[in-house]
Amino acid sequence: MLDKNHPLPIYFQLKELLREKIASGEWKPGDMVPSERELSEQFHISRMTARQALSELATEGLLRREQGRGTFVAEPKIEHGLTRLTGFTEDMKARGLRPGARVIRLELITPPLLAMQALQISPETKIVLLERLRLAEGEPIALETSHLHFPGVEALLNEDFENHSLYSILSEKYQITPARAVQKIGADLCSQREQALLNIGEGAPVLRNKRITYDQWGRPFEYTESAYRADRYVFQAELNAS
Amino acid sequence: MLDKNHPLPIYFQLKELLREKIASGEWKPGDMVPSERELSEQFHISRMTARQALSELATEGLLRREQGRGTFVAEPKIEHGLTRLTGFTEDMKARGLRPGARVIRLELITPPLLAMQALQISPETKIVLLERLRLAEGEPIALETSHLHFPGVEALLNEDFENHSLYSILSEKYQITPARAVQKIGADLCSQREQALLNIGEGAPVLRNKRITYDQWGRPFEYTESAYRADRYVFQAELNAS
DNA sequence: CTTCTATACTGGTATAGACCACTGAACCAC
DNA sequence: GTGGTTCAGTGGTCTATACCAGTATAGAAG
Repeated sequence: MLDKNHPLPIYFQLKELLREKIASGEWKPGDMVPSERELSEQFHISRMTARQALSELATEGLLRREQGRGTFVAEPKIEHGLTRLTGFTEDMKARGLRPGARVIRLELITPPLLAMQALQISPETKIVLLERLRLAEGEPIALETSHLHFPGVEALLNEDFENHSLYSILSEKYQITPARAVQKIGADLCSQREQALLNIGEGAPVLRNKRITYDQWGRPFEYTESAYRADRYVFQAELNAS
Repeated sequence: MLDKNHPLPIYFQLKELLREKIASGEWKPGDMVPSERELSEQFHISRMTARQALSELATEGLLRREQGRGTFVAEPKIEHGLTRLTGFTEDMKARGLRPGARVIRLELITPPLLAMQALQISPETKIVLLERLRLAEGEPIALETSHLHFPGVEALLNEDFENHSLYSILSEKYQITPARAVQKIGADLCSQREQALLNIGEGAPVLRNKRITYDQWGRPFEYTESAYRADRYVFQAELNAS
């Protein structure tokens, strides 16, 4: 099972092994995992080495340790999803709604000022503009205007954004993983254009969201302005004291 | 410095000691802290014990470890403040504005349905209702309606909420620390009452926030509905992938 | 001067052993 | 049955030691 001559440390190999047992469902939440002494005998390693693996997994939230009782597989956290970074598609699915999209604009443009600042680029840099009407159960919910910039961004012009989500295309084809986003959320009255596209009344309120999204290396690759129908959408957030 | 007979573990005492050095500013971000071997000699403890203290502080983000170089005080994170739990007062101060409050209602009531569910109480339970007009630089920004419930909540009726923030009173006098909050943020048109109090035009948009706040033991103690002037306030949030 | 090398640091990993505090069950006395 | 004790097993703490891997520097070699 564990290779003492492997370049990776033993405790790390053990962590991966335990992680796999949990991910595969072989060990379910609430199950007791082998004790430190059992693991150290079974794998012929020191108790402290086994302990390091268990402790780190406990810190990561996968295990729960109880003095005098044992170490158990932790219950999966419910909390998240409120402060987790997702796109419209995943957001709607989490709400139990069928997401959809109608592409309105998809073209190479020179960036407007706000997008330029958000994406930290010069005025000459060409970016991709993607405007989509977002649907839930076939009904218009939001108007999303995305400004995208990264090496080779032009290739996006040939993608199908009506049947695939932006984030899934970016991660699968372009190896860009959204890692962090900062949003500003405000209220406003809808514009005439929004009124027509979202099929709402004149002077109806909308929730406006301006989001800058950063990739796994901390580089901003997306600046999106959205207008959500106020009667169909609320933004959920979780705050912590720490 | 460290007491080996103290009920608290040595590594824990050492952690607190190091934490204090950092909090007091004696050690500044980027400074190198004593090496594991130095600490073990200085305090006559095992290197592994010193190591545990340093490792845990590194996990918490206070220290940064570099193999071959040493252990350093970490740069304070900028990120937070966006997803950190604060009340109106602290929020405004963070935006560089002078906060204020005008109490409109402060009374003991039977809870409305939404407050009942949020606070997980029965219809007979009396709660304190606190309605405040919130100001920034003397100008109305938001109308906050707070429903409060905890043992001895009636005492709040005698507090001065115009010169002290709710959260500061709760933590200083009632030992209630806001630890976590869940919010739903939506857009809407202002009501007639809000229009008058906030001094905005008829049909002006407002940002509505419904917040449930939990104390350090995970018990909900506050349910607040707020209406913010859309022209003066945007909500900021940070999202992470993990 | 540059380049290599030895050396003395740093944190990272791993061992073996010891004692503590807590839990739960088995057992015994009443 | 009730209440206490004993005991084995668990994680928590701590020691002492060893070697590995990465970093910086001083000094030797070119």
